[in-house]
Amino acid sequence: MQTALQNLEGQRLHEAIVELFHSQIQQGILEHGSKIPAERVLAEQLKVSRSSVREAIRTLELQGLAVSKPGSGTFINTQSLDAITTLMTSLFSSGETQLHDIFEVRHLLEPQLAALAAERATDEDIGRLSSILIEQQRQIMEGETGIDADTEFHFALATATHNTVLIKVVSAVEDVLRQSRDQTLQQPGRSERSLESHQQILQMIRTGDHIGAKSAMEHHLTAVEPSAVYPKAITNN
Amino acid sequence: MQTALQNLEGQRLHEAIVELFHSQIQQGILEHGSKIPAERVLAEQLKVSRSSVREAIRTLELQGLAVSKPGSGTFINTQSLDAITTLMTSLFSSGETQLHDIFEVRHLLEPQLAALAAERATDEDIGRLSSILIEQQRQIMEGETGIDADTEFHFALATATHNTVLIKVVSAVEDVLRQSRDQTLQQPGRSERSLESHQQILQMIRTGDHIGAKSAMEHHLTAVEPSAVYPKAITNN
DNA sequence: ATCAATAATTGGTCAGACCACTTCCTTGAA
DNA sequence: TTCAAGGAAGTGGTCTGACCAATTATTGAT
Repeated sequence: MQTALQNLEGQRLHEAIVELFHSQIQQGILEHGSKIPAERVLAEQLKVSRSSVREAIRTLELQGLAVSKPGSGTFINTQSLDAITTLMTSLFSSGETQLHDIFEVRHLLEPQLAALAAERATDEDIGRLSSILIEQQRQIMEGETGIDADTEFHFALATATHNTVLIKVVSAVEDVLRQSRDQTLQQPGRSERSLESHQQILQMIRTGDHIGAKSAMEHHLTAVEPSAVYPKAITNN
Repeated sequence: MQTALQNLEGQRLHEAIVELFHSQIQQGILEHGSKIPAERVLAEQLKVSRSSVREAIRTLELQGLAVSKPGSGTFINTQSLDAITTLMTSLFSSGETQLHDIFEVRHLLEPQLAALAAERATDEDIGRLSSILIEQQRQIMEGETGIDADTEFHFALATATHNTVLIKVVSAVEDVLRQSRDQTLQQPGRSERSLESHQQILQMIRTGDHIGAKSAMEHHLTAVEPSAVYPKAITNN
Protein backbone atom coordinates (compact mmCIF):
# COMPACT_ATOMS: atom_id res chain seq x y z
CA MET A 1 0.00 0.00 0.00
CA GLN A 2 1.05 3.55 0.73
CA THR A 3 3.13 2.48 3.64
CA ALA A 4 6.51 2.34 1.94
CA LEU A 5 8.80 1.27 4.81
CA GLN A 6 11.58 3.15 3.14
CA ASN A 7 15.29 3.49 3.82
CA LEU A 8 16.46 0.15 5.08
CA GLU A 9 20.06 1.28 5.23
CA GLY A 10 21.61 -0.61 8.09
CA GLN A 11 18.32 -0.63 9.92
CA ARG A 12 16.53 -3.73 11.03
CA LEU A 13 13.14 -4.32 9.55
CA HIS A 14 11.14 -4.20 12.76
CA GLU A 15 12.80 -0.92 13.69
CA ALA A 16 11.53 0.64 10.49
CA ILE A 17 8.04 -0.56 11.40
CA VAL A 18 8.35 1.04 14.82
CA GLU A 19 9.30 4.36 13.29
CA LEU A 20 6.30 4.13 11.01
CA PHE A 21 4.02 3.83 14.02
CA HIS A 22 5.82 6.66 15.80
CA SER A 23 5.17 9.03 12.93
CA GLN A 24 1.57 7.93 12.64
CA ILE A 25 1.06 8.59 16.33
CA GLN A 26 2.73 11.99 16.16
CA GLN A 27 0.66 12.92 13.14
CA GLY A 28 -2.49 12.02 15.00
CA ILE A 29 -3.41 9.25 12.60
CA LEU A 30 -3.24 6.92 15.55
CA GLU A 31 -4.52 8.27 18.84
CA HIS A 32 -5.12 6.95 22.30
CA GLY A 33 -7.34 3.89 22.18
CA SER A 34 -6.97 3.29 18.48
CA LYS A 35 -6.92 -0.35 17.55
CA ILE A 36 -4.17 -1.25 15.16
CA PRO A 37 -4.70 -3.93 12.50
CA ALA A 38 -4.19 -7.54 13.46
CA GLU A 39 -0.66 -8.84 13.23
CA ARG A 40 -1.47 -11.03 10.24
CA VAL A 41 -3.14 -8.16 8.40
CA LEU A 42 -0.30 -5.80 9.23
CA ALA A 43 2.24 -8.30 7.97
CA GLU A 44 0.42 -8.56 4.67
CA GLN A 45 -0.03 -4.80 4.29
CA LEU A 46 3.63 -4.06 4.98
CA LYS A 47 4.75 -7.09 3.03
CA VAL A 48 6.80 -8.44 5.91
CA SER A 49 6.54 -11.51 8.06
CA ARG A 50 4.43 -11.69 11.16
CA SER A 51 7.59 -12.15 13.22
CA SER A 52 8.85 -8.72 12.25
CA VAL A 53 5.49 -7.18 13.01
CA ARG A 54 5.47 -8.86 16.40
CA GLU A 55 8.96 -7.65 17.27
CA ALA A 56 7.90 -4.15 16.32
CA ILE A 57 4.81 -4.38 18.50
CA ARG A 58 6.99 -5.71 21.29
CA THR A 59 9.03 -2.54 20.99
CA LEU A 60 5.99 -0.30 21.02
CA GLU A 61 4.70 -2.15 24.06
CA LEU A 62 7.96 -1.63 25.91
CA GLN A 63 7.87 2.04 25.04
CA GLY A 64 4.45 2.15 26.61
CA LEU A 65 2.85 3.08 23.30
CA ALA A 66 0.81 -0.08 22.77
CA VAL A 67 -1.04 -2.66 24.79
CA SER A 68 -1.79 -6.12 23.45
CA LYS A 69 -4.76 -8.08 24.69
CA PRO A 70 -4.98 -11.72 23.65
CA GLY A 71 -8.18 -12.37 21.77
CA SER A 72 -9.02 -8.70 21.29
CA GLY A 73 -6.19 -6.92 19.57
CA THR A 74 -3.45 -4.34 20.09
CA PHE A 75 -4.35 -0.81 21.09
CA ILE A 76 -2.46 2.45 21.04
CA ASN A 77 -1.76 3.99 24.42
CA THR A 78 -0.41 7.49 24.75
CA GLN A 79 -1.32 8.15 28.35
CA SER A 80 1.29 6.16 30.20
CA LEU A 81 4.36 7.81 31.61
CA ASP A 82 6.61 5.70 29.44
CA ALA A 83 4.60 6.55 26.36
CA ILE A 84 4.89 10.26 26.89
CA THR A 85 8.58 10.22 27.68
CA THR A 86 9.15 8.17 24.55
CA LEU A 87 7.20 10.56 22.37
CA MET A 88 8.79 13.47 24.19
CA THR A 89 12.35 12.44 23.44
CA SER A 90 11.50 11.54 19.86
CA LEU A 91 9.83 14.92 19.50
CA PHE A 92 12.62 16.88 21.11
CA SER A 93 15.26 15.25 19.00
CA SER A 94 13.46 16.25 15.84
CA GLY A 95 12.04 19.63 16.74
CA GLU A 96 13.82 22.53 18.36
CA THR A 97 13.31 22.68 22.06
CA GLN A 98 14.27 25.76 23.93
CA LEU A 99 17.33 25.08 25.97
CA HIS A 100 16.01 27.67 28.36
CA ASP A 101 12.86 25.64 29.02
CA ILE A 102 14.86 22.56 29.85
CA PHE A 103 17.04 24.41 32.30
CA GLU A 104 13.99 25.90 33.91
CA VAL A 105 12.64 22.43 34.54
CA ARG A 106 15.99 21.38 35.93
CA HIS A 107 15.91 24.35 38.27
CA LEU A 108 12.52 23.20 39.47
CA LEU A 109 13.44 19.57 39.84
CA GLU A 110 17.04 18.99 40.64
CA PRO A 111 17.63 21.02 43.80
CA GLN A 112 14.82 19.19 45.52
CA LEU A 113 16.03 16.01 43.92
CA ALA A 114 19.39 16.57 45.58
CA ALA A 115 17.64 17.15 48.87
CA LEU A 116 15.74 13.89 48.60
CA ALA A 117 18.92 12.07 47.67
CA ALA A 118 20.63 13.47 50.74
CA GLU A 119 17.89 12.02 52.89
CA ARG A 120 17.66 8.60 51.29
CA ALA A 121 20.97 7.72 49.64
CA THR A 122 22.30 4.33 50.62
CA ASP A 123 25.98 3.48 50.84
CA GLU A 124 25.66 1.89 47.44
CA ASP A 125 24.23 5.09 45.99
CA ILE A 126 27.04 7.14 47.46
CA GLY A 127 29.59 4.71 46.15
CA ARG A 128 28.17 5.01 42.67
CA LEU A 129 28.21 8.78 42.83
CA SER A 130 31.80 8.76 44.03
CA SER A 131 33.09 6.57 41.25
CA ILE A 132 31.30 8.71 38.70
CA LEU A 133 33.10 11.78 39.97
CA ILE A 134 36.43 9.99 39.89
CA GLU A 135 35.74 9.11 36.28
CA GLN A 136 34.76 12.69 35.54
CA GLN A 137 38.01 13.92 37.03
CA ARG A 138 39.98 11.47 34.91
CA GLN A 139 38.21 12.60 31.76
CA ILE A 140 38.85 16.25 32.50
CA MET A 141 42.54 15.63 33.19
CA GLU A 142 42.77 13.97 29.81
CA GLY A 143 41.37 17.04 28.17
CA GLU A 144 37.85 15.74 27.58
CA THR A 145 34.75 17.61 28.63
CA GLY A 146 33.48 14.91 30.97
CA ILE A 147 30.02 15.33 29.58
CA ASP A 148 29.09 11.68 29.95
CA ALA A 149 30.11 11.63 33.58
CA ASP A 150 28.17 14.84 34.05
CA THR A 151 24.99 13.26 32.76
CA GLU A 152 25.57 10.11 34.72
CA PHE A 153 25.97 12.04 37.93
CA HIS A 154 22.60 13.66 37.68
CA PHE A 155 21.07 10.39 36.70
CA ALA A 156 22.64 8.57 39.62
CA LEU A 157 21.35 11.33 41.84
CA ALA A 158 17.85 10.57 40.66
CA THR A 159 18.28 6.89 41.40
CA ALA A 160 19.43 7.78 44.90
CA THR A 161 15.98 9.19 45.60
CA HIS A 162 14.53 5.72 45.06
CA ASN A 163 11.55 7.33 43.37
CA THR A 164 10.98 5.51 40.11
CA VAL A 165 8.81 8.22 38.61
CA LEU A 166 11.42 10.82 39.41
CA ILE A 167 14.07 8.65 37.82
CA LYS A 168 12.13 8.47 34.59
CA VAL A 169 11.38 12.15 34.45
CA VAL A 170 14.94 13.19 35.17
CA SER A 171 16.46 10.72 32.74
CA ALA A 172 14.12 11.95 30.03
CA VAL A 173 15.14 15.54 30.63
CA GLU A 174 18.83 14.68 30.92
CA ASP A 175 18.68 12.58 27.80
CA VAL A 176 17.39 15.46 25.75
CA LEU A 177 19.77 17.85 27.36
CA ARG A 178 22.89 15.82 26.70
CA GLN A 179 22.54 16.30 22.97
CA SER A 180 22.71 20.04 23.19
CA ARG A 181 25.14 20.34 26.05
CA ASP A 182 28.44 19.75 24.37
CA GLN A 183 29.17 23.36 23.57
CA THR A 184 28.30 24.80 26.94
CA LEU A 185 30.75 22.50 28.64
CA GLN A 186 33.56 23.27 26.24
CA GLN A 187 34.05 26.79 27.46
CA PRO A 188 37.35 26.90 29.34
CA GLY A 189 37.14 26.28 33.05
CA ARG A 190 33.52 25.25 32.95
CA SER A 191 34.23 21.53 33.18
CA GLU A 192 36.36 22.08 36.27
CA ARG A 193 33.68 24.18 37.92
CA SER A 194 31.10 21.52 37.15
CA LEU A 195 33.25 18.89 38.83
CA GLU A 196 33.76 21.10 41.87
CA SER A 197 30.08 21.65 42.43
CA HIS A 198 29.39 17.99 41.92
CA GLN A 199 31.84 17.22 44.68
CA GLN A 200 30.17 19.74 46.94
CA ILE A 201 26.79 18.15 46.30
CA LEU A 202 28.13 14.71 47.01
CA GLN A 203 29.67 15.92 50.25
CA MET A 204 26.32 17.27 51.38
CA ILE A 205 24.70 13.95 50.54
CA ARG A 206 27.35 12.07 52.50
CA THR A 207 26.54 14.05 55.59
CA GLY A 208 22.80 13.83 54.95
CA ASP A 209 22.51 17.60 54.76
CA HIS A 210 19.47 17.96 52.53
CA ILE A 211 19.37 21.73 52.80
CA GLY A 212 23.01 22.01 51.85
CA ALA A 213 22.54 19.58 48.99
CA LYS A 214 19.68 21.64 47.65
CA SER A 215 21.55 24.91 47.63
CA ALA A 216 24.68 23.27 46.26
CA MET A 217 22.64 21.97 43.36
CA GLU A 218 21.14 25.38 42.73
CA HIS A 219 24.60 26.82 42.64
CA HIS A 220 25.73 24.11 40.27
CA LEU A 221 22.88 24.65 37.84
CA THR A 222 23.53 28.34 37.73
CA ALA A 223 27.19 27.62 37.06
CA VAL A 224 26.64 25.31 34.11
CA GLU A 225 23.63 27.13 32.71
CA PRO A 226 24.22 28.61 29.30
CA SER A 227 25.22 32.18 29.82
CA ALA A 228 22.59 34.86 29.98
CA VAL A 229 21.71 35.01 26.34
CA TYR A 230 19.85 32.02 25.05
CA PRO A 231 21.06 31.28 21.58
CA LYS A 232 18.40 29.34 19.78
CA ALA A 233 21.27 28.01 17.76
CA ILE A 234 21.75 24.47 18.84
CA THR A 235 24.13 24.23 15.99
CA ASN A 236 25.12 20.63 16.35
CA ASN A 237 24.44 17.98 13.72
CA MET B 1 18.34 -27.46 33.26
CA GLN B 2 18.50 -25.37 36.40
CA THR B 3 16.80 -22.56 34.68
CA ALA B 4 13.24 -23.30 35.78
CA LEU B 5 11.27 -20.44 34.16
CA GLN B 6 8.80 -20.74 36.96
CA ASN B 7 5.48 -19.08 37.73
CA LEU B 8 3.71 -18.56 34.46
CA GLU B 9 0.64 -17.12 36.13
CA GLY B 10 -0.80 -14.73 33.61
CA GLN B 11 2.66 -13.84 32.43
CA ARG B 12 3.80 -14.10 28.87
CA LEU B 13 6.56 -16.53 28.18
CA HIS B 14 9.10 -14.07 26.87
CA GLU B 15 8.55 -11.87 29.90
CA ALA B 16 9.53 -14.72 32.15
CA ILE B 17 12.70 -15.13 30.12
CA VAL B 18 13.46 -11.44 30.51
CA GLU B 19 13.11 -11.70 34.27
CA LEU B 20 15.44 -14.65 34.26
CA PHE B 21 18.11 -12.55 32.58
CA HIS B 22 17.45 -9.67 34.94
CA SER B 23 18.08 -11.83 37.96
CA GLN B 24 21.17 -13.34 36.40
CA ILE B 25 22.52 -9.87 35.71
CA GLN B 26 21.71 -8.67 39.20
CA GLN B 27 23.37 -11.72 40.69
CA GLY B 28 26.48 -11.04 38.69
CA ILE B 29 26.22 -14.27 36.75
CA LEU B 30 26.05 -12.14 33.64
CA GLU B 31 28.25 -9.07 33.59
CA HIS B 32 29.15 -6.38 31.14
CA GLY B 33 30.42 -7.89 27.92
CA SER B 34 29.23 -11.39 28.61
CA LYS B 35 28.10 -13.24 25.54
CA ILE B 36 24.82 -15.02 25.99
CA PRO B 37 24.18 -18.35 24.26
CA ALA B 38 22.93 -18.34 20.71
CA GLU B 39 19.19 -18.01 20.24
CA ARG B 40 18.82 -21.59 19.08
CA VAL B 41 20.82 -22.92 22.02
CA LEU B 42 18.90 -20.76 24.46
CA ALA B 43 15.60 -21.98 23.05
CA GLU B 44 16.65 -25.57 23.56
CA GLN B 45 17.96 -24.97 27.09
CA LEU B 46 14.82 -23.18 28.22
CA LYS B 47 12.61 -25.55 26.27
CA VAL B 48 10.86 -22.72 24.47
CA SER B 49 10.71 -21.64 20.86
CA ARG B 50 13.23 -19.41 19.27
CA SER B 51 10.48 -16.81 18.74
CA SER B 52 10.02 -16.40 22.46
CA VAL B 53 13.75 -16.16 22.99
CA ARG B 54 13.96 -13.52 20.32
CA GLU B 55 11.14 -11.44 21.80
CA ALA B 56 12.87 -11.62 25.15
CA ILE B 57 16.16 -10.49 23.63
CA ARG B 58 14.29 -7.71 21.87
CA THR B 59 13.07 -6.57 25.28
CA LEU B 60 16.54 -6.71 26.78
CA GLU B 61 17.88 -4.75 23.86
CA LEU B 62 15.27 -2.03 24.30
CA GLN B 63 16.09 -1.88 27.97
CA GLY B 64 19.67 -1.27 26.98
CA LEU B 65 20.79 -4.48 28.62
CA ALA B 66 21.86 -6.36 25.50
CA VAL B 67 23.32 -5.69 22.08
CA SER B 68 22.88 -8.09 19.19
CA LYS B 69 25.40 -8.29 16.39
CA PRO B 70 24.48 -10.36 13.35
CA GLY B 71 26.97 -13.09 12.78
CA SER B 72 28.65 -12.77 16.15
CA GLY B 73 26.08 -13.03 18.91
CA THR B 74 24.29 -11.12 21.64
CA PHE B 75 26.22 -9.43 24.43
CA ILE B 76 25.25 -8.09 27.83
CA ASN B 77 25.61 -4.36 28.33
CA THR B 78 25.23 -2.82 31.76
CA GLN B 79 26.99 0.46 31.18
CA SER B 80 24.35 2.38 29.31
CA LEU B 81 22.03 4.78 31.08
CA ASP B 82 19.01 2.81 29.96
CA ALA B 83 20.52 -0.33 31.40
CA ILE B 84 20.99 1.23 34.80
CA THR B 85 17.47 2.60 34.71
CA THR B 86 15.81 -0.71 34.06
CA LEU B 87 17.92 -2.52 36.59
CA MET B 88 17.07 0.10 39.18
CA THR B 89 13.37 0.16 38.57
CA SER B 90 13.22 -3.62 38.46
CA LEU B 91 15.08 -3.65 41.74
CA PHE B 92 12.98 -1.36 43.88
CA SER B 93 9.48 -1.21 42.62
CA SER B 94 8.81 -4.38 40.79
CA GLY B 95 5.36 -3.46 39.63
CA GLU B 96 4.17 -1.84 42.83
CA THR B 97 1.92 1.16 42.66
CA GLN B 98 3.83 4.34 42.10
CA LEU B 99 1.10 6.48 43.55
CA HIS B 100 3.33 7.70 46.33
CA ASP B 101 6.17 8.39 43.93
CA ILE B 102 3.89 10.31 41.63
CA PHE B 103 2.66 12.54 44.41
CA GLU B 104 6.20 13.15 45.50
CA VAL B 105 7.03 14.39 42.02
CA ARG B 106 3.93 16.55 42.06
CA HIS B 107 5.05 18.05 45.35
CA LEU B 108 8.37 18.86 43.74
CA LEU B 109 6.95 20.29 40.56
CA GLU B 110 3.56 21.83 40.96
CA PRO B 111 4.04 24.44 43.66
CA GLN B 112 6.80 26.04 41.61
CA LEU B 113 4.69 25.50 38.54
CA ALA B 114 1.94 27.53 40.17
CA ALA B 115 4.45 30.22 41.00
CA LEU B 116 5.63 30.41 37.40
CA ALA B 117 2.05 30.51 36.20
CA ALA B 118 1.32 33.41 38.51
CA GLU B 119 4.18 35.32 36.95
CA ARG B 120 3.43 34.56 33.33
CA ALA B 121 -0.25 33.78 32.90
CA THR B 122 -1.93 35.75 30.14
CA ASP B 123 -5.57 36.80 30.18
CA GLU B 124 -6.27 33.88 27.93
CA ASP B 125 -4.66 31.47 30.40
CA ILE B 126 -6.68 32.89 33.26
CA GLY B 127 -9.86 32.64 31.24
CA ARG B 128 -9.18 29.01 30.50
CA LEU B 129 -8.51 28.27 34.14
CA SER B 130 -11.71 30.03 35.16
CA SER B 131 -13.94 28.11 32.81
CA ILE B 132 -12.38 24.86 33.94
CA LEU B 133 -13.29 25.67 37.53
CA ILE B 134 -16.83 26.55 36.53
CA GLU B 135 -17.11 23.21 34.83
CA GLN B 136 -15.68 21.47 37.87
CA GLN B 137 -18.25 23.17 40.08
CA ARG B 138 -21.04 22.05 37.77
CA GLN B 139 -19.82 18.45 37.83
CA ILE B 140 -19.63 18.43 41.60
CA MET B 141 -23.14 19.86 41.97
CA GLU B 142 -24.39 17.05 39.77
CA GLY B 143 -22.83 14.53 42.06
CA GLU B 144 -19.82 13.67 39.93
CA THR B 145 -16.28 13.69 41.23
CA GLY B 146 -15.04 16.33 38.84
CA ILE B 147 -11.93 14.32 38.22
CA ASP B 148 -11.60 15.35 34.60
CA ALA B 149 -11.81 19.02 35.45
CA ASP B 150 -9.28 18.41 38.18
CA THR B 151 -6.77 17.00 35.73
CA GLU B 152 -7.52 19.71 33.21
CA PHE B 153 -6.87 22.41 35.75
CA HIS B 154 -3.36 21.21 36.46
CA PHE B 155 -2.68 20.81 32.78
CA ALA B 156 -3.91 24.32 32.04
CA LEU B 157 -1.71 25.53 34.85
CA ALA B 158 1.29 24.01 33.13
CA THR B 159 0.24 25.64 29.90
CA ALA B 160 0.18 28.99 31.66
CA THR B 161 3.90 28.70 32.36
CA HIS B 162 4.54 28.74 28.60
CA ASN B 163 7.33 26.24 29.11
CA THR B 164 6.86 23.45 26.60
CA VAL B 165 9.03 20.98 28.47
CA LEU B 166 7.22 21.62 31.70
CA ILE B 167 3.88 21.15 29.97
CA LYS B 168 4.88 17.75 28.72
CA VAL B 169 6.31 16.58 32.01
CA VAL B 170 3.30 17.69 33.99
CA SER B 171 0.80 16.24 31.56
CA ALA B 172 2.66 12.97 31.67
CA VAL B 173 2.45 12.79 35.43
CA GLU B 174 -1.16 13.94 35.50
CA ASP B 175 -2.29 11.47 32.88
CA VAL B 176 -0.77 8.56 34.67
CA LEU B 177 -2.22 9.76 37.91
CA ARG B 178 -5.76 10.08 36.61
CA GLN B 179 -6.04 6.38 36.01
CA SER B 180 -5.48 5.44 39.61
CA ARG B 181 -7.20 8.43 41.13
CA ASP B 182 -10.86 7.61 40.74
CA GLN B 183 -11.43 6.05 44.11
CA THR B 184 -9.33 8.44 46.16
CA LEU B 185 -11.42 11.38 44.97
CA GLN B 186 -14.71 9.72 45.81
CA GLN B 187 -14.34 10.16 49.51
CA PRO B 188 -17.04 12.61 50.67
CA GLY B 189 -16.06 16.24 50.82
CA ARG B 190 -12.81 15.73 49.01
CA SER B 191 -14.08 17.00 45.69
CA GLU B 192 -15.36 20.18 47.31
CA ARG B 193 -12.07 20.77 49.05
CA SER B 194 -10.23 20.26 45.78
CA LEU B 195 -12.40 22.87 44.10
CA GLU B 196 -11.85 25.34 46.92
CA SER B 197 -8.10 25.14 46.76
CA HIS B 198 -8.21 25.40 42.97
CA GLN B 199 -10.10 28.65 43.36
CA GLN B 200 -7.57 29.91 45.84
CA ILE B 201 -4.74 29.10 43.45
CA LEU B 202 -6.49 30.84 40.60
CA GLN B 203 -7.05 33.92 42.73
CA MET B 204 -3.35 34.09 43.52
CA ILE B 205 -2.56 33.80 39.83
CA ARG B 206 -5.01 36.57 39.00
CA THR B 207 -3.20 38.91 41.34
CA GLY B 208 0.20 37.71 40.18
CA ASP B 209 1.13 36.59 43.67
CA HIS B 210 3.62 33.84 42.89
CA ILE B 211 4.45 33.17 46.53
CA GLY B 212 0.79 32.82 47.41
CA ALA B 213 0.17 30.57 44.42
CA LYS B 214 3.01 28.33 45.47
CA SER B 215 1.79 27.84 49.00
CA ALA B 216 -1.80 27.46 47.85
CA MET B 217 -0.72 24.64 45.58
CA GLU B 218 1.19 22.97 48.37
CA HIS B 219 -1.90 23.13 50.49
CA HIS B 220 -3.97 21.71 47.67
CA LEU B 221 -1.68 18.76 47.07
CA THR B 222 -1.69 17.87 50.72
CA ALA B 223 -5.48 18.02 50.67
CA VAL B 224 -5.99 15.67 47.74
CA GLU B 225 -3.10 13.37 48.52
CA PRO B 226 -4.26 9.87 49.35
CA SER B 227 -4.27 9.63 53.09
CA ALA B 228 -2.96 6.14 52.62
CA VAL B 229 0.05 5.06 54.56
CA TYR B 230 3.10 4.40 52.46
CA PRO B 231 2.98 0.66 51.87
CA LYS B 232 6.47 -0.38 52.76
CA ALA B 233 9.10 2.25 52.92
CA ILE B 234 11.52 1.25 50.21
CA THR B 235 13.14 -1.69 51.84
CA ASN B 236 15.81 -2.09 49.27
CA ASN B 237 16.69 -5.49 47.85
C1' DA C 1 53.96 -19.93 8.67
C1' DT C 2 50.73 -17.16 5.59
C1' DC C 3 46.81 -16.30 3.73
C1' DA C 4 43.00 -17.14 0.71
C1' DA C 5 39.03 -20.28 0.10
C1' DT C 6 35.63 -22.74 2.52
C1' DA C 7 32.60 -24.33 6.18
C1' DA C 8 30.13 -23.48 10.46
C1' DT C 9 27.84 -20.27 13.46
C1' DT C 10 24.69 -16.55 14.37
C1' DG C 11 21.21 -12.96 14.19
C1' DG C 12 17.28 -11.40 10.93
C1' DT C 13 13.48 -12.72 8.42
C1' DC C 14 10.00 -15.63 6.45
C1' DA C 15 6.17 -19.16 6.18
C1' DG C 16 2.61 -21.89 8.11
C1' DA C 17 0.55 -24.08 11.99
C1' DC C 18 -1.85 -24.84 16.66
C1' DC C 19 -3.70 -23.08 21.09
C1' DA C 20 -6.34 -20.18 24.36
C1' DC C 21 -9.05 -16.45 24.75
C1' DT C 22 -12.30 -12.84 23.25
C1' DT C 23 -15.87 -11.06 20.38
C1' DC C 24 -19.69 -11.38 17.67
C1' DC C 25 -23.48 -13.50 15.48
C1' DT C 26 -26.51 -17.16 14.70
C1' DT C 27 -29.95 -20.01 16.54
C1' DG C 28 -33.46 -21.77 19.21
C1' DA C 29 -36.27 -21.73 23.33
C1' DA C 30 -39.16 -18.86 26.23
C1' DT D 1 -40.28 -10.59 20.18
C1' DT D 2 -36.74 -11.30 23.56
C1' DC D 3 -32.74 -13.10 25.02
C1' DA D 4 -29.72 -16.56 26.45
C1' DA D 5 -26.88 -20.57 24.76
C1' DG D 6 -23.71 -22.02 21.59
C1' DG D 7 -20.69 -21.90 17.93
C1' DA D 8 -17.86 -19.58 14.40
C1' DA D 9 -14.53 -16.16 13.44
C1' DG D 10 -10.83 -13.22 14.92
C1' DT D 11 -6.69 -12.30 17.68
C1' DG D 12 -2.45 -12.52 20.31
C1' DG D 13 1.02 -16.13 22.08
C1' DT D 14 3.78 -19.82 20.94
C1' DC D 15 5.91 -23.40 18.17
C1' DT D 16 8.43 -25.55 14.19
C1' DG D 17 11.35 -25.42 10.40
C1' DA D 18 13.52 -23.03 6.83
C1' DC D 19 16.49 -19.54 4.16
C1' DC D 20 19.50 -15.38 3.97
C1' DA D 21 23.43 -12.32 5.05
C1' DA D 22 27.13 -11.36 7.93
C1' DT D 23 30.64 -12.92 10.96
C1' DT D 24 33.76 -16.24 12.70
C1' DA D 25 36.32 -20.47 12.59
C1' DT D 26 38.45 -24.04 9.84
C1' DT D 27 40.83 -25.84 6.17
C1' DG D 28 44.24 -26.29 2.72
C1' DA D 29 47.48 -24.82 -0.67
C1' DT D 30 51.46 -22.12 -1.15
